[in-house]
Amino acid sequence: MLEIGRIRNEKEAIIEGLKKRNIDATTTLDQLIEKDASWRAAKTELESIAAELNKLAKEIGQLFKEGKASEAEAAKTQTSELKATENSLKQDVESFEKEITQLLYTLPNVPNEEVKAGKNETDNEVVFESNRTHTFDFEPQAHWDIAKKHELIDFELGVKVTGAGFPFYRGKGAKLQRALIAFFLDEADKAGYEEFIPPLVVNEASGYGTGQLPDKEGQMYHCTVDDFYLIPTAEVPLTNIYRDVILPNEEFSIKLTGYTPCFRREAGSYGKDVRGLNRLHQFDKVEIVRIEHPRNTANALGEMLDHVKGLLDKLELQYRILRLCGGDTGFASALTYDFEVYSAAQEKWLEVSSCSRFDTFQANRLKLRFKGEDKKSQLCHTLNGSALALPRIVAALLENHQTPEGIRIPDALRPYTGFDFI
RNA sequence: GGAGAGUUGGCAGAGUGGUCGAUUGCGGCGGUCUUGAAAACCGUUGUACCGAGAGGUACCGGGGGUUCGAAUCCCUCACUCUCCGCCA
Repeated sequence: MLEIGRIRNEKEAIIEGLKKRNIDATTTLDQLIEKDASWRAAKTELESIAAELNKLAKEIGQLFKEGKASEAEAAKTQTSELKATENSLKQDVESFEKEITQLLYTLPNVPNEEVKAGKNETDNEVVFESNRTHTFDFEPQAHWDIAKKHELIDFELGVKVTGAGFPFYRGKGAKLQRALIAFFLDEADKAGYEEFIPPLVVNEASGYGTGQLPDKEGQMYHCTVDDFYLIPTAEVPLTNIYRDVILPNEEFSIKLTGYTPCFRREAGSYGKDVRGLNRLHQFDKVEIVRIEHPRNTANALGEMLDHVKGLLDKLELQYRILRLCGGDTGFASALTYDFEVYSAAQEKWLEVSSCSRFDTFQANRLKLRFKGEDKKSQLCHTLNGSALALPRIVAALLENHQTPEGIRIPDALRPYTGFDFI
């Protein structure tokens, strides 16, 4: 959520920034500024009436104490008119607040200066390409065929027991999952991220904190009996650790990681894009989350990119990094880099990681702040990234490391799998 | 699931209708003393918002109510703890 003060002060810059997302925010911002002014006027008036009422109440108390009951009764009548005005002002203030919040919820984050304008994924820029390529002297098979042949993943069994998008992993397929999770967590640990095992369901407040609610409600599974939501990513519980927190000084750099299954209802996709492991309702992911002083955000994002690069290099995969254009950058993000690995068999790039900086957008909703040197509190910056999401990594490993002898496990992973080939 | 007790400032813990944003202790910060530290003593120490400022408003788990006036009374919801039951 954007800060109202920023809208007041930097209206033109926000309008320019949001143009990169193909959004003309002029009307919304004008409405916000107008409503904010009305709100402040009403609020000032309300507070002065409240002050007067407080004063009268004290005087009445004093009169009773001195035994001047009749004077006190007379003073009481004075308050009724003021109270009526107070009540109507209270309602005004509340309705302005509600309208302002509603409008603020509709505005996405302002893209970073590095973000280029653009409509959709076709306008994303490739900013890095790894120097590895995968070549085959035979026709490579798609991962769903490989998985079936080696009995690694059973999609039909998932349909039977749960439904589409909930596969069973079995045998070496299950061990490969476990190996990847352990590998990713160990690498995150080496990079200084503290490991957490968070709850997999969260309450409503946490959903609001990271911005899944109120808008993207349909994306999450909702346990209505208890009003809990299944997490769509570990970002939600990990970032919400710091909801309503004021860090005591400017010396902080918080690095968290966690492995969780992720649950996404994700309606509306079908066909080849969702075949096999490409899109699931439940999948595994190791997430990294950072909470940073604004001055360190750019640096932190760079470190996250290097970290993910390192993972993909160790897995010996061909990949590239995209800087998302305005139109493709997520609602809460100011700047997002996507990692894609090449799938030789599917002849397409698969997104395996997304690293974003949210600047104050999440922190504002989370009320996550730090005390500056001047003792005033300021909003922190939050960042997060996948390091990494498993299903597409598994797809890429199976497809790109297939040999006539089977699937070759990259060296870095062998200590974790305990086998060299599938 | 049943019964009971709770929820107050960083922590502990007072406060049952007015002078309570809140006693006190611990912790934190500043100072005195000390070569330095500890102890002792003195002072200070929540958050947010409105206001140019003076100042003001709100917050004692959340929401609502009673009252001129609520941390304090009433209703409601959430959570925590204890005992019993059930259970990995």
